[in-house]
Amino acid sequence: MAHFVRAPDHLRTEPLMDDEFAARLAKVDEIRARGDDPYPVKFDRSHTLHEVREQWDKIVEAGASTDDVVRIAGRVLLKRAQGRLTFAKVRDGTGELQLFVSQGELGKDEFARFGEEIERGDWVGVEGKVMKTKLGELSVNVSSFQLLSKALRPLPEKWHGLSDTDTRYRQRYVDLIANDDARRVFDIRFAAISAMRRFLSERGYVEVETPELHSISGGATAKPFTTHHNALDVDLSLRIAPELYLKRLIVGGYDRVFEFARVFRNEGLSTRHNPEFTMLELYEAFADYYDMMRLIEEMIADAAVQATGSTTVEWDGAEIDLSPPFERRTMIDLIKEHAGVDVHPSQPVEELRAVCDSLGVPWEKAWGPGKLVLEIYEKTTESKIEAPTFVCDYPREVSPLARVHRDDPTLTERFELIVHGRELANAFSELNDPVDQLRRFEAQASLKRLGDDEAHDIDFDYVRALEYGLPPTGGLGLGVDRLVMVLAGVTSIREVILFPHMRPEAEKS
RNA sequence: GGGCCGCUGGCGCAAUUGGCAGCGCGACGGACUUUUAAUCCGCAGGUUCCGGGUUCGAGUCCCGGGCGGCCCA
Repeated sequence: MAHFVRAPDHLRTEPLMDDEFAARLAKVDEIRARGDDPYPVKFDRSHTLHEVREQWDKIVEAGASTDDVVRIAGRVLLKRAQGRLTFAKVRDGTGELQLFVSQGELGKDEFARFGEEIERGDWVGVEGKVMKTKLGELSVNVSSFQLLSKALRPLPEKWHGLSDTDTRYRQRYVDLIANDDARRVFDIRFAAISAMRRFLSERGYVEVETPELHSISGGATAKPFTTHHNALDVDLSLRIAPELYLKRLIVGGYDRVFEFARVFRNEGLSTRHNPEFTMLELYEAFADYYDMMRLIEEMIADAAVQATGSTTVEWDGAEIDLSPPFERRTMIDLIKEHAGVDVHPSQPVEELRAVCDSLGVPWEKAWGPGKLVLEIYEKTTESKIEAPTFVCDYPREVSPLARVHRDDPTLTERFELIVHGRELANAFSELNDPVDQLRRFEAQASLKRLGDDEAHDIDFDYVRALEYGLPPTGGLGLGVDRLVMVLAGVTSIREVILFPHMRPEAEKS
């Protein structure tokens, strides 16, 4: 009997040793008893499955065989045994291919060994000639084979796959094996990310890395996760945004930088929020927010084409056209269109509170005019914006890191990109006046004293960096997970994060 | 945090009013040399998420708990 490390009960097969698991474990013992290794160290492939298809699919005729011998490997997804002939579908990281396994080619003993030893779910390596069956299916006519890894747990149902969301998210590896759609979503994710990397590199951007452990949490309004560094005996936060470090790099002389930043926010979970998620932030010296609009609309359109082949996507029941240019509208203008009111952060607080009351938007006494306008926008307007739209010119009061608008001192040069009511990106002409920045930080600090635990702390080193001179700079943050949701046509963020945050599996008593 | 829904064999799903826990795939045994979710014959497999309650009788109803999904805050 093989022995294995005993997993906690709640992670073990239920019932603890079901028949199929036991049978597969017994097979491992038989294989070892014969002197073979059910988990060999290596297999030399001559081709990936994709390469076999590329090279031979077009030139081999149905019912014909070549003399070309290949060595391939993959996981057995399906097995159709038919007397002295067996068909198997295998998959590697590049594609799928059929194995043609015949007693005539393998000999009686080896054919029998294939039938007993190689089961659905196992990894197998084979050698054989490339051929096509009568019905034209490209195959490898197996002349020898080797078990590469025995699967002890059976795969989910071959037609319906795995549908239980709990299992799909907790055991993503099974989801990826069993569900084509899960693989499709992540293929889109990885293609979009690599397209954006390429896009930015081609434009002279440098990919950088900045700290994830911050002693001052900044760059966004959110509750951080906190931790402690023992050697220095200091409390630290996991970053909520990389913004302030990236702008320090612009001060340091890097003209164009970007980072795919994993960020952490200690907030609830929903179809739109995971406690850790990925932001693309980028900063470009001598640019303003108009440059950021042009950059991101081109970058998103390019990523869409690279990842899906099209700039048109279907998402949440809507057809969305991601081809540039996106609409450019001001927040004030959009509020007028959707809520039917004229508001502006230059108005007295009392007037804006009255507008809130008339629209049924709750407000708090600590809020100034800018926050009241933002709240009116978020409650009445944001969710109604359909086509990709740059919502421009946010109130200064709620944008502590954005430069004052060149034409209106109560606003900033800031936009958010909204698609079908959801925020995808946030960008500014960056605030580079150190005196103004310190004032804004102080305003945030007094909000924090009034009980707003999401308000910024003052980052004096960041102000010091600005005092050395940040050139005029455009900056942008893009929610990568949310962009992927749009591109892949899924409405839950858990579908685009490989291992979404879950409550730990319960101990069974 | 609130509302609604779900949890049944390894996986996908049934179970009428509270009345013998079933089906398909997979597994296991057998037939089959061109299949494509192969087909055909046979057979095994259950703590119905957990705990309590009502009842002659609970997958089903009630209470509490766990995990998940969707919507709302």
